[in-house]
Amino acid sequence: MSIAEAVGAWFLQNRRDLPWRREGFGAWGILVSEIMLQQTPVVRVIPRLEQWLERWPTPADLAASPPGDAVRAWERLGYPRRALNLHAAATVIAERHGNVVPSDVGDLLTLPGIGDYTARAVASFAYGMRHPVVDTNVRRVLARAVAGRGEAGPPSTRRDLAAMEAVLPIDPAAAQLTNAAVMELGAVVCTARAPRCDACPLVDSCAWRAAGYPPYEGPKAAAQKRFEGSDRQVRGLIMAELRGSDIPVTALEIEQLWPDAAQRDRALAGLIADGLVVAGDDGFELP
DNA sequence: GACCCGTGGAT
DNA sequence: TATCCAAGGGT
Repeated sequence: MSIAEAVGAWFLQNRRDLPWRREGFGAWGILVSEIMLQQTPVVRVIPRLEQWLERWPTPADLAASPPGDAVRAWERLGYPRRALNLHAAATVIAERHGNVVPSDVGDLLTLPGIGDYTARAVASFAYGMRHPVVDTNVRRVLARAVAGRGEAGPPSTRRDLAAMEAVLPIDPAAAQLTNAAVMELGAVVCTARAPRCDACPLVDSCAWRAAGYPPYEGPKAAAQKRFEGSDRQVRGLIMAELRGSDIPVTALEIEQLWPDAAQRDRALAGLIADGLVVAGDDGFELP
């Protein structure tokens, strides 16, 4: 049995009941979910997604609101530029695509905040187009089951897409199922820390297992920088202050948020440059 | 390719 | 407590 067949059969029996997998969940909802899921766990996305789609059922609805409303509704999902990008993407979809999320990967890739993963995820999951979908879960599953390595190592779009393509069935519907199934396997069984090989449909064919689980030795991804004391933390504090205020936040109020003036000014300038903060006569506010 | 960008739970 | 990790993308 092929990897696609084994993982697909497992998926049909074990998949989680997630909102974006519901029958009739539209392309817009899938696009919003994919943006929210970028580097953000499923459990934190679900409630925010449902509120978002209730308020903005189509791209044009979102485009009709100020971008700051999107940033505010994003709340604490993190990486608020995703909210800004999603608003910008919705505007393009409303104005140039007839308020319909594109199904073409090339079109999707031109939208802000949509990269190699998200473009193919939308094309595959929302429209059934046959494309390899590669996220961190897929990379890990293929590294182990196929390449026999414990970790995927640094990403390479070309190599990663080719690796998944080699596993993908020809039939588009089967390919869509395989994409979802391999992702799901990586998310709940072939996990980064403690893989549950006893529950894995690939246990008998896994190259990493067959090799005796050799430790990973290749190049390691750069370690994530410390968050405490970082510019990220300062940006987060400023954004939280702006989200929580209906009126412009004064320079004095921002000064109270962080003692280091140089770092504070750098963070604020960065937020303004990113379009997440607008400087006005009365202070600083969301766009 | 390296680095930056939030937030919070698990280990 | 410190580090890891989470359906990535932009520069």
